[in-house]
Amino acid sequence: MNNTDVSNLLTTIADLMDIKGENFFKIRAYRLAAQAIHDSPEDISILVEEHRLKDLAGIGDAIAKKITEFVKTGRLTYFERLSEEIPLQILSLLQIPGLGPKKVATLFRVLNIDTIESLKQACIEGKLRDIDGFGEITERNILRGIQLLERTSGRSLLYHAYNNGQHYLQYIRECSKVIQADLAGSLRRMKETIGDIDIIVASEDPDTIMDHFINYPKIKQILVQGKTKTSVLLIDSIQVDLRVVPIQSYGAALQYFTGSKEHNVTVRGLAVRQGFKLNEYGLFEKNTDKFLSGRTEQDIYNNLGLQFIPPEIRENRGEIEAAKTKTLPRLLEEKDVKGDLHIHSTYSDGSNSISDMVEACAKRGYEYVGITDHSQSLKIARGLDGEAIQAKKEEIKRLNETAPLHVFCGTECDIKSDGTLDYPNDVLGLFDYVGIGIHTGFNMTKDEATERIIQGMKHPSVTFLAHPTCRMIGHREGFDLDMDQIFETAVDANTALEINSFPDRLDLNDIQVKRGKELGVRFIIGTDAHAKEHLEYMKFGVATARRGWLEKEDVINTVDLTTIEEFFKKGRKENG
DNA sequence: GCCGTTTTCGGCCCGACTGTTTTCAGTCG
Repeated sequence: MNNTDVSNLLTTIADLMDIKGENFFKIRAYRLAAQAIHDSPEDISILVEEHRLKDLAGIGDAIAKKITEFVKTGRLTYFERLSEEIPLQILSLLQIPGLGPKKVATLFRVLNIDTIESLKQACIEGKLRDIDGFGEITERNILRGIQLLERTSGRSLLYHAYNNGQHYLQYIRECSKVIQADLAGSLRRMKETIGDIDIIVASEDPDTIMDHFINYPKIKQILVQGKTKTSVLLIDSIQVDLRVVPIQSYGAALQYFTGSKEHNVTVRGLAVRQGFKLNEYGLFEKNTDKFLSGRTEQDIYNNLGLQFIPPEIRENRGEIEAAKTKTLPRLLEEKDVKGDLHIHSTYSDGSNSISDMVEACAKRGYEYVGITDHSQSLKIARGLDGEAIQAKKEEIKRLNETAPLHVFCGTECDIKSDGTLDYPNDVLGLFDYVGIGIHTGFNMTKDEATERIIQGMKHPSVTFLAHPTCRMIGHREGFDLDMDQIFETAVDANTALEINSFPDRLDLNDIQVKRGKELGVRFIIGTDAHAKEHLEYMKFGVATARRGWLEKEDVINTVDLTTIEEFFKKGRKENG
């Protein structure tokens, strides 16, 4: 029983109450309590034991009593009664974009629908359109939402798979019979979504490895168990495949199982044309089957006359040709990043104060940080008005007298539907730099949305465009934009484009980044952190940049403090 | 359900957007 278990239970209760139609504020109380438990650095069982639950903001008598019962007995009577009224499986319907608790409740009441499958069938049969409050368009939108979900389901966000993979890998490396172990597959390539986690182990004792592997505590089910390959399903519903190979084949296996498939097909074709054969056991002479290499990936690539190709760009998008001519890019690394320029604080919708965020950034070794809270019209995120901006500026000024790194006062200013910005020019002038982004009004045609964004980018005060397409992986497609026009504007107007590192954004994506670079665009990588823990997401932004072939020089927040200060000033002068 | 108080009850971020309605409900962020 840990904090996550309790937090998840409270969230589930809130979801059930939502469908039941309980009081909005009561439901919110459960969500806030779930968040408080999730964010608490202290172990829930200790808080229960020492009767200190109510020390957490958002937990009062009623919820404290329920948590205590759950932690002590492993059960919660209140929850059991609730789940008798509202079947738990119904919660899966809430994942469908455009479907909220009210409609889910109606669907259950009127048509007894409690699974995505039965809802899909009902949509196809046109049964929804006659329900009060529903219509043909709603029916079509729900079906479209289900299809979007189906396309991304079975795949996890990179962030989710990464954490699971790293933990599992660490556990495997604890086994003394492991000579070497690494992640492979799309996770090693840092793709934005991951089908399953692949782990490769070099060992002379596969039996011991397999025994160790299946004793990992987070396994829900063992799917396949063999001598060299075993697959399990984790509690988090991610599949993990383990392959054990002898050390002389380790590099070959790693190369083979890292993929991508398209990359491997081309590399193997190249091998064949040179009189070789490449498989997961090694590189061989085609006629004699003589073993040439396989211990490391480096050996294999070099034997084929190629530079070592970093996993992130093994997508058959020109990397093999570049490796042949020794013109691979020197990819950006996380340590090149000198500061995070997209961060929220409690001034808007962040959960940590500016000084907390700054302290956390200092620990990461940054030279500077920019606090970019939302602008005035985004009420839900407590966007800042003029008065709040002044207060924030003063706080940052004070902070800069003692802080171990430089703090910039920025904004993430909304681009309104007509392409104008959410602050007048004199207010924009108050900031050290200006990021712009869209948070409302997503229903636009390609031309309208492109024009709206371009208008924003051309504004002389603007430094960068945040999460350009506004996609949310698995939830929203994002704007269909004329990307080349956006890229050209970025170059002409000297506006950087963001690679947003938030796990379900990764926006721009790898392909767009690569195209942008080809057209001369410069980028910033921001985390969009709304809490200290989110600063970690930088590695996913960097991974996306690497997948887009970016080098240090392509990314603005790799330069030192003096240079970035000049960049902010120059941008304003040149433009305005 | 939590919180704070001028303490036991009233307030709790709300505007944009969509589709359904013909004046509003539901969803999203």
